[in-house]
Amino acid sequence: MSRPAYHHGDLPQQALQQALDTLRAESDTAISLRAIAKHIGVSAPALYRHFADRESLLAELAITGFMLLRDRLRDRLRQVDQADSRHALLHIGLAYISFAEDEPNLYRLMFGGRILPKGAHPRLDEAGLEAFRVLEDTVARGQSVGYLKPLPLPLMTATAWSMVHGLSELTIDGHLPGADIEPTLAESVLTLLLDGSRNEQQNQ
Amino acid sequence: MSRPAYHHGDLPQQALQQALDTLRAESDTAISLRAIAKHIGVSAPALYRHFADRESLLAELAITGFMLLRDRLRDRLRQVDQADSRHALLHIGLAYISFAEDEPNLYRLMFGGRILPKGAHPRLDEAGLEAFRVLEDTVARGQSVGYLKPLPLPLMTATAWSMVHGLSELTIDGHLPGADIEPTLAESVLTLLLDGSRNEQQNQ
DNA sequence: TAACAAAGTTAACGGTGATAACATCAAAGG
DNA sequence: CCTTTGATGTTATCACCGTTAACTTTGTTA
Repeated sequence: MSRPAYHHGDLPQQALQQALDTLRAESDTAISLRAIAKHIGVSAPALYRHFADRESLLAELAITGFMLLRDRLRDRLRQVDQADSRHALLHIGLAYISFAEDEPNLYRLMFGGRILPKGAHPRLDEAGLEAFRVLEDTVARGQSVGYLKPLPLPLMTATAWSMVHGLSELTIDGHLPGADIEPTLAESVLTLLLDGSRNEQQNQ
Repeated sequence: MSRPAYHHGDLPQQALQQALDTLRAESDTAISLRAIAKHIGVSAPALYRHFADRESLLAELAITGFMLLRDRLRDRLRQVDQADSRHALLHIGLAYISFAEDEPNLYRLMFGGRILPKGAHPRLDEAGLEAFRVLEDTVARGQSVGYLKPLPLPLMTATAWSMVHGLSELTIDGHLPGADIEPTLAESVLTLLLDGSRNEQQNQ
């Protein structure tokens, strides 16, 4: 009753879901259009009706990744006392890193340079920006409250982002031995950065 | 005179060089054993006498990448006043980032999680450690001189590495717009981190 | 000089992304 | 109501890929 031979109806969605599953279980290089097609019971060229090529499918996957990340950050902020900038910044950083830890392959797809040059997939760029803005807003709030140094916002945000991104990638690639640091490496590193970014004239 | 049909003699070296060339010109996914073999005038299976598989060749490439990075960091330290910890730390960071900018594809191969799990290629792990130690030593010196906070060395090093790694990757992937920041984004970000890591009890 | 190990060869397998040419179906218009 | 048409599938095929098996050539060593 729900399986018309042609006009499958749900092909793009199912294809993306299947791609996401194999991305999680294996890696992005393990994603094959033929395997996806076979798995959802369709011929391989059918996918080309919905995705220009393999990379476009990966880009679509990365887009959902950025939306998940954005939601993860927003959710965490909602659970946290917004008035306490230090707390908010620490927790958005921890939420960011936990996303990367939960979805290492997806995270690498989003950032690892696997998808061709910035600008090739406008919707992807927009999705990335949306996630970025959550971080930027939190930094801006920290500045307006007087907790963070009044340096240029792009500089402060780039610093914060570089830190959480670097920590995330080194962690998921296993380059950082030290889970033996108290309380957690991520928390300690973020604390160190936060203390250095504090505005000492006007303390919170 | 120098081309015996068999026993080419220099095959592994030339193969790696050719792979490095295409890595620089294209990307790691563009590296094909068949293309390499054809380019150096040999049959494809000949490569398997010298590399277990494609990934082993990529691992070899990453090893040379880590050696280049290590040398780049050491060279920069040699040009800098070692007594001035702040200067040394700033410059090792800048050297690190400039390496990533000069060799974006090689850098991504070294870190992007393209080579399977940590531990699969012992010589690669060792090469990575050697580069890491240059950074670690510089941080340790900064602490022993009293310039950096006396926090656990692994924590301080992880912080520094996360920062330069994050900044490098976001830069080469074009995620950071701001080359419009003075003097350079990298220098500003590193300065911010360094100021936060300074030991305020005992100033230099 | 015979034997052996190292380093190359060709042939072939299964898998990949992609395109062209053809088939089917759903929906819209006369 | 039937036809037309465009979207969405299909099969056949191409050129490439990594990898293995079986064989050949070469340099070295006994």
